[in-house]
Amino acid sequence: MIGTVFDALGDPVRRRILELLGDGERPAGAIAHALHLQFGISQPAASQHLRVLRGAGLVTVRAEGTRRIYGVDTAGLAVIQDWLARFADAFAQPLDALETELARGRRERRRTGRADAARQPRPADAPGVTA
Amino acid sequence: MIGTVFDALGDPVRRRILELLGDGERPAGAIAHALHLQFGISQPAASQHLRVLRGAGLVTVRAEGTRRIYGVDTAGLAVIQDWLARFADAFAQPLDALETELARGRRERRRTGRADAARQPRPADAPGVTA
DNA sequence: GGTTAATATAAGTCACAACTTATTTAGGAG
DNA sequence: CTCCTAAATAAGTTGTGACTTATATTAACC
Repeated sequence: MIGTVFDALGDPVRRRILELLGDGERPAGAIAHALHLQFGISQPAASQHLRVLRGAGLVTVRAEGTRRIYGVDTAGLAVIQDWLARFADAFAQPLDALETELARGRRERRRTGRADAARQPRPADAPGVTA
Repeated sequence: MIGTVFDALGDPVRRRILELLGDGERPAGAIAHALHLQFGISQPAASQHLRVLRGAGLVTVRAEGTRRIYGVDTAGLAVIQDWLARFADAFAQPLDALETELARGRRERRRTGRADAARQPRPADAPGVTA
């Protein structure tokens, strides 16, 4: 799960999509158009990126007629925040405890559902590991 | 810069390295050994991962005799924190303003140096974009 | 000096992910 | 029903990044 999220954010196009959605919901077409202008990629490419973001729980979709309206899903973002919290003390800051507490509260509040996701191509993978 | 950071964290092995370093500094050899056990990869592979993490400002290195002691560099982590702050209001949480403020303070306090970094393989790339 | 140990770099291989074009699915309008 | 538009899926190509083995660097020790 955490792997899926970071994997999704590893791509600049997908980060750009999230930034666009950060300004408000948008139909897939508008996203595809913006990406075509900025990266020169096609509609299917945009659609595939959106699929990855969906699988990572980083965007929400809502059908509206033939349009698919996308928005930011904080569930995925919270996963990152939680992961960063591991290093809270490395930040060596007085208020870190509070920051960690924020992440904890968020974790409880998080949505549930969602299927989809991930293959894990790499060979071995001992227990108790992030991935 | 942000691209380099997310790119680095996109790999489970590199995330695992950071988690290891989160428990305290370690020489490259110890890291390579742990990765060999958990992922079955070689010493050069580990070294290459460390190079990527260095380029992203996610780890610090210090020579000690023939050993290279690695540690977490909060500079890289702060980049993520800052990026997440874009979506602070999406979290729709009362304390978000505070959380954002934490990121801001951290930004000021950040170390300077470091060269290295990134190619940008994708074709077009309009101005004002994350990557 | 030579030898061993710790790490980094070089060079080459291969799987995969990010694209492409073509097609399918599905909803609204005439 | 047919036609158009919006979006997703299918199938195929290709660049690149994560590996490999082999070698170079650098420091310590004898």
